[in-house]
Amino acid sequence: MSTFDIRNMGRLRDSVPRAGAPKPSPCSACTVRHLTLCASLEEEELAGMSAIVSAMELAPGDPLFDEGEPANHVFNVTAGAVKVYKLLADGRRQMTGFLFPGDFLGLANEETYAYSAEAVTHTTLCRFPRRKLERLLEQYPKMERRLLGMASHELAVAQEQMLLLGRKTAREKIASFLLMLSRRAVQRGQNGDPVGVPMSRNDIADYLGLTTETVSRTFTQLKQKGAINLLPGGKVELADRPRMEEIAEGE
Amino acid sequence: MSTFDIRNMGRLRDSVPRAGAPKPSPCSACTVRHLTLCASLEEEELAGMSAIVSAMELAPGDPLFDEGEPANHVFNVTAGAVKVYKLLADGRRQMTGFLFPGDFLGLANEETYAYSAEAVTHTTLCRFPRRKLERLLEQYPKMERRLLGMASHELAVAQEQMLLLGRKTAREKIASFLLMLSRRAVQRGQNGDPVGVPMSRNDIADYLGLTTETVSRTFTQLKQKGAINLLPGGKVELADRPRMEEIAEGE
DNA sequence: AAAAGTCGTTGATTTATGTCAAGGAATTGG
DNA sequence: CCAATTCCTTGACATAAATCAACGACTTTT
Repeated sequence: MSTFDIRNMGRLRDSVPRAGAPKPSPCSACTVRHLTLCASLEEEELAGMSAIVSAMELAPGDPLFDEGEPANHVFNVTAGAVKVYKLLADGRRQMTGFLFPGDFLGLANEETYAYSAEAVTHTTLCRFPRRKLERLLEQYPKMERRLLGMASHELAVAQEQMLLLGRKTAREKIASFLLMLSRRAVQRGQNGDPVGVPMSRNDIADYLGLTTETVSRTFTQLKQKGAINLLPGGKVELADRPRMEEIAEGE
Repeated sequence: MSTFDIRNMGRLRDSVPRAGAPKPSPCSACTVRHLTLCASLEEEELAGMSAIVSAMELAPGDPLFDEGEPANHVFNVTAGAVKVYKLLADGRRQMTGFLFPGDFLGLANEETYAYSAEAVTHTTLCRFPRRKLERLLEQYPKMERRLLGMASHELAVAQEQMLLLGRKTAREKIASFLLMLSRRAVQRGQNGDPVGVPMSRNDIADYLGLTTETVSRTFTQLKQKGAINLLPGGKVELADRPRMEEIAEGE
């Protein structure tokens, strides 16, 4: 699953519990660069990024940051998967996104993070000190433009998710979710049909505004109808993709 | 309610059905400038904006644009209220936001709008051709930075809304909604306590992922508990604001 | 001014999804 | 390798909110 060169981060995982210690990393060799903020960069700008970046590594369940913490860093996922979520006082949780290689997180307008983030699987990230990145953005407007484009895209994705949360049925939600995972896997150059579903039923439930039980039942139901197949290793085959697309759009 | 100088747009409403014809407008006199993208501008940049902007006016229910249309313009609300929404094939609708004076809409990463927009009340807007605005952004990085800040803020708001849609009860949703309207009214310098609620029950329902009936019943219930009062003219008094805050956070 | 719509409210009933409970499968830890 | 968790699934039951229906208050049209 990992496409990231980890030669430079051998022993990082030792420093527990809150994330591994950063270490300098050569961006020019980055295998997910084309997917992300760094895609727009010339050699010179890339050198600027290299100078401020550090690599980190997280084990499943490791927190990256919590809502309300000072937003001192932004991150780029290079391998694995990260979940971001918000909590209510009584513990109800809403996942606001799952992040995969090439995805960016930590962008904050305020001084603190608006959500919490934690690793789903074993994950590697690039970490940028926010202040330093901002200084870089001032030097290279092209990076700022790229960032604005990414934020606009995130906004469109968020609106799609509101439509899902507010108006779709459980079945439509699950179908939409699996198709989304599949499309994003393809975008990263991974296999889109038996699609990897690395997160737990409970995580999925909290992403879709459902309960674990309903997620589980709905998977079973889609399987019985021949729309999907549950494969070992947390993979799902989209046995009848056209049907899934219809279900997802509520037709 | 309107704080916008409409001297220059007298007869615009004549040109129906899709929005009024644009006309040049002097930004320096804009009364909502401090709230919006234009807040960061020097005289020179403001002149650039003035050169490409045109004013428009919409009657209640007038469409501004539809999802999928070429995204040729971006807009700034100067008076009134606009609703933005997405639809499913069978007509189910999810409101993704209500926009008030100072709010910006139409920002799109793709070539087409990701949602539809239409006037809630009688509304005035500033309209910018997207291409020309982009050229201006290249000249004035400060504007781009401001726009990125606004997009980041929108993203945080969207995540809050996902929490609401996925995890809050009807009562919590209504309480959150009224408090949000109240806070935003204060931000614009309007009265935050008897708060104006210009949209219909049905619009509110589609914003909160509920039905009209549930919205209506929940208003009644909050009134009976003494948390709010329904005043004539679509105003709501937050009779027990601390209680409302508690309800909104699920305590 | 009557007719025809909208809009908001309330009541009766249904239903999709949540809650509670239990057992099996898979994974982790000693 | 076995014990202990955690995760997933399924069943029985409960419930918040949806649906269906009716009506009065306004608005708009004719």
